[in-house]
Amino acid sequence: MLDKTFNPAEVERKFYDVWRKSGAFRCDPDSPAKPFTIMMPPPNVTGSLHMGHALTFTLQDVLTRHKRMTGYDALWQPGMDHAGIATQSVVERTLAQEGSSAAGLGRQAFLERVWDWKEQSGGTISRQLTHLGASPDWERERFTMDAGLSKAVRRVFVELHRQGLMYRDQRLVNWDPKLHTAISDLEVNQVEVDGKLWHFKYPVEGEADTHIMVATTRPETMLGDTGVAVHPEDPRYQHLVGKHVILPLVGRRIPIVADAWADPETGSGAVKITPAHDFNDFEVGRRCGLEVINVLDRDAAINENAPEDYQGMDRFKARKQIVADLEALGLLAKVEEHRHSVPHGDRSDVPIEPWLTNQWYVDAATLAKPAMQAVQDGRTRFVPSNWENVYFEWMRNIQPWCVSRQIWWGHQIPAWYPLDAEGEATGDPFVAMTEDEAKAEAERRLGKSVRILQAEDEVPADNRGLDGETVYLRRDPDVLDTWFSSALWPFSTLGWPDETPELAKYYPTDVLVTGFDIIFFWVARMMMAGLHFMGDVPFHTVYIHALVRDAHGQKMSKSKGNVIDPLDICQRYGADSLRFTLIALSAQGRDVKLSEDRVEGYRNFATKLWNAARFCLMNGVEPDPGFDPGKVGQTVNKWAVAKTVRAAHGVDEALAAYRFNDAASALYQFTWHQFCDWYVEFAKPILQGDDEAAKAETSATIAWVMQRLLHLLHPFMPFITEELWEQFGGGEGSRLITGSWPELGEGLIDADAEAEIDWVTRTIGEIRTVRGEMNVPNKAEVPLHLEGAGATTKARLDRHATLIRRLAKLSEIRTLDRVDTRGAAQLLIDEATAVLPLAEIIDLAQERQRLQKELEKLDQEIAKYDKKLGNADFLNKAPQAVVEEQRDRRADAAASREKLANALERLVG
RNA sequence: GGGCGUGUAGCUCAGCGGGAGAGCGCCUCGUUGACAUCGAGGAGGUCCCAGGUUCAAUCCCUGGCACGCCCA
Repeated sequence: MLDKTFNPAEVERKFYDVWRKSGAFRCDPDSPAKPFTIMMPPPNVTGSLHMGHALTFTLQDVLTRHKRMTGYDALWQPGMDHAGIATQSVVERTLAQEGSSAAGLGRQAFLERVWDWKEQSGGTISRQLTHLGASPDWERERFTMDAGLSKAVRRVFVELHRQGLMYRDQRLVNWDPKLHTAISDLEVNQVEVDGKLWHFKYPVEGEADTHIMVATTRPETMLGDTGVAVHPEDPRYQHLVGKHVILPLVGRRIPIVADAWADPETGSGAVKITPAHDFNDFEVGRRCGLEVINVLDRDAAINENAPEDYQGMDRFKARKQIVADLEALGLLAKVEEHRHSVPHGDRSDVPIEPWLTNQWYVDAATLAKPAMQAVQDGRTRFVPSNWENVYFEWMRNIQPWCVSRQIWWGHQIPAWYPLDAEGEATGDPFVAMTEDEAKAEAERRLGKSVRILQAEDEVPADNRGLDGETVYLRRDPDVLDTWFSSALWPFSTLGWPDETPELAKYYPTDVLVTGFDIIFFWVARMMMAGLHFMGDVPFHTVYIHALVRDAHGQKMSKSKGNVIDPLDICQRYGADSLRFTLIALSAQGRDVKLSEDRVEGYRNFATKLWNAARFCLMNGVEPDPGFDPGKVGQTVNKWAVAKTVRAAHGVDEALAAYRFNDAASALYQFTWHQFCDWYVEFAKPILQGDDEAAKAETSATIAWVMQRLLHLLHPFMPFITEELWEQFGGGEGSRLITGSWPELGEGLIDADAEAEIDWVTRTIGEIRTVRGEMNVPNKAEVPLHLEGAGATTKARLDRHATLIRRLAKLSEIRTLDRVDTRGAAQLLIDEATAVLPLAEIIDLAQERQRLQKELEKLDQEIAKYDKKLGNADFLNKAPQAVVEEQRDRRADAAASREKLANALERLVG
């Protein structure tokens, strides 16, 4: 026998092992079944599970389990991403505590340390995912740094390079002065800060006392100014264009140029130009032929290109010093408080600097074209569809993608540079899959003997650069952006570039489930890579789910202290409760506002289900192998079958449209408010009665309904359903996870039976309402007398008298020609007037008031219908069915009104 | 500045061209052989505002107000 409440912890442990060991999570490339594939967005190897993961993985698991039960060969491909910068930082922090450093260790030793760390501490999320009941094919788990995936990365790099889509370029990049690497635009956050706007006077050359005023939020960059720009049509400055200013503190003579970038409306209308340290200025500088002078080093301290006094000074210290020095020279015109946004590295959280470097770039604009086309053509579809705009917007404005990173952890760029006579990398690199191939290629092209130097190798004494007898090559020390390997995930995990059966069967995949914040980072890049290398989209649907927020809509963050930990919730309420909560709150286009109250509510739902099953077992309900839901005779059983079919269809439709909340609510509603509230109550008298045939049929029907229900609920609440399935005769051999999704035909719906039992529930409900409003004690059984009942009502009453008496707490039900209404509570059951003769119980005045209130309501309704039906336009233009409906309703209301008026009159006799 | 989205019960949110809904909270009553993690009943709404389209608008359109997010 079941305990009184469900104990999740034990069941969760038990079945996760059972499932995994039974191979239920496995896909089967050899099976003839149609594939259904979801690529799990690989979480960071450094991360731990948060509520956002819980949501996205729950939804993926629902889809996977559902399709698996529907007969598909389901592959949910799990894995992790190596998170270059994040992982390197983690290990560097450990090293720092040991008094060591990456540089001190050297590249090889450092990488060994990272791998050690990964083996011991990495991949937390994968382990935590099991607590949620996630059912990916763990045996196929992949890591972006695996040998196979690394091969795919090199192959893509080499191919893109060969095709001219991967190239080296010198541009400004977002430089992170803390992590010492370039980062992509997407890894930069604009942070609003309270800063200052400093206005400086730059003296014009050869014109004593003439100054031109410029403003900046970053005074230290003035050391690298190489021009001052004014708008070509700004009358104030026409005469100065072509002249020069003498840059204070530096003494450099820099031109005043005309460029539309200068906005006459802003400040003085003149703007200082620092091409080496500002993206806009870089463009101005290029247009106007200005010099590019880099004044910052990799730490964003002032370098040797600036006057000696400032060299080595940190950027913020230099800022203060320069302001002070200019003020001393009388060149500081004014200082304004200024709120503006400053780009920060999203990993380091320090202000980034635009910095001039050589990096590898992908020609994203070229790759974006087919990727946009595919969405335009509907070969890939976003759900909800409005996210397509976000995708298009970004794709249209796409910039060259800087893919090189100045760190060690990641896929080292497969490019080998010849060394010049000084031992520095020079000229065009040889790009190849392997060192040997690079060497062979270099020998072929240079016609000389070639030797590859490792990172640590000294430059040999006989190195003469390209002129020497032997040319030495050294590999590019940089690694690729982590997203570069993630972009290949939908095919690299399936074995590409090898032509594997998996690749043939599972690509293109079906659905990608992810958050909107990842559309640029990842979805767009997978689209580009998939189309370019596989010739097809990586998935036909992208389901974009919401962000999880706290109960008040605040983003969860550690600093706010409003984080809800999914594992903690699982422990306290069970994984099924958390899953069901997240699903029930996953309405399209709205964020998930999670609170513990909601989880508690759905925990109660699980308990309710548990107790319904408990009832079944206590009453000897057992599945009947020969049971045919189309052949039941009892009306309540027909009703239960019909409602089950409707629930199943509701879930099917909702899932097909990715309306997870609708699926959840269909199941919740059916389980609680139909199965538990009514069907179980209807079944009780039968099961406890002595009509053996009815008993057997009802028992079999309940079992059938319960079993369908467990199937339908399984993708949403896998643990409790699997446990109940076992308790309920599922048997050791067959697990729900591999069970068959209910496919129930419309033919099983008996509309007459449905209407009849719906009438019973409505009747009981109305009697209960009157009892409640009249304060009839719950226990008191009272008689019900009916007058004016038609044949149908009489027949229904007759057939279901036992049920109605039992559930409405009636001592008897009698149909009479004329009932005594004095001092009785009265209600309408369709055409009949029913009375509860409660003279000694009820308060006459209260009953009169109640009836009067009902009357008023009906009067209002009738007036509303009359207004409509009195409108000729409505009668002429509205569909006939609508007019009829209004007429019917008006007639019903009027009939009810008459009976109630009559009842009111007869109340006192 | 551009774009997307949201304003419906105390709270969190479904819904929708023709009868205002759920969960939680609140109030009343209840120890019946599944279940107090429960049962029965109830109160509670200018569907943000103003126009327009329509026979009919909470729903469609326009404008406004408020809020949220993304991009610059």
